[in-house]
Amino acid sequence: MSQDAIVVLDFETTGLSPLQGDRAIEIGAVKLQQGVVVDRFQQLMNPGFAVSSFIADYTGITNAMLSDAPSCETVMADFADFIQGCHLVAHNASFDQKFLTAEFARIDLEQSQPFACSLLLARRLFQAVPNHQLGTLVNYLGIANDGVFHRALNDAEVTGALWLALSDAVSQRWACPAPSFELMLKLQRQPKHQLEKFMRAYLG
DNA sequence: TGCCAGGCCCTCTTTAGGGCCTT
Repeated sequence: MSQDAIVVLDFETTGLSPLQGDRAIEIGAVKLQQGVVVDRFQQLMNPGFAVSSFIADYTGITNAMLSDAPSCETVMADFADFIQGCHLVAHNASFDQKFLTAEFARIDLEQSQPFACSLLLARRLFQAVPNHQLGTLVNYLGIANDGVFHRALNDAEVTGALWLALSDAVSQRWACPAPSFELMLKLQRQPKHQLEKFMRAYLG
């Protein structure tokens, strides 16, 4: 896979913190190549314990659905192959990155790819939106969806579309070609009030 | 016993507090 491929991913999990014992229960991802979805990955995985009623309600993923799912270790090994050589994107990437790092560590793998965050970019580029939850941004931007949120592949699909909208927003606002992944990484780290200054310097 | 995430970002800030976002 060429180095400019981007995997947009989303985890469903048993809770908020792998350090508190939470595990992944589903991974969904789309692979983008030059702005087009060229591959997809979706898999439930059995965390080895029952999920809470809150998580079952929140995600729609029940213990019955997980009972015959493969283990996290098996799924994450396959997912490591899927993302090899790709840049990574997620909405609130710090959340997905900590679960990816934790699940990989259990099978002696390291997560080393650059990881961009559509939440941080949206806060900088779409400041008029009431909030920057994924669902709000999807509705605000008119991104096609089937109304199902909190399932991994669905969220990854719309986050992929959000990523392309963010890229288009940069191109239109600064009348420049489609930004590289590296430029998006730099933009997400700029203080809001320095975006214009940063881009003027970047574009020369 | 009681506690229980953590990074980002704003502001009535920086010797801090609290909202936002993810499950």
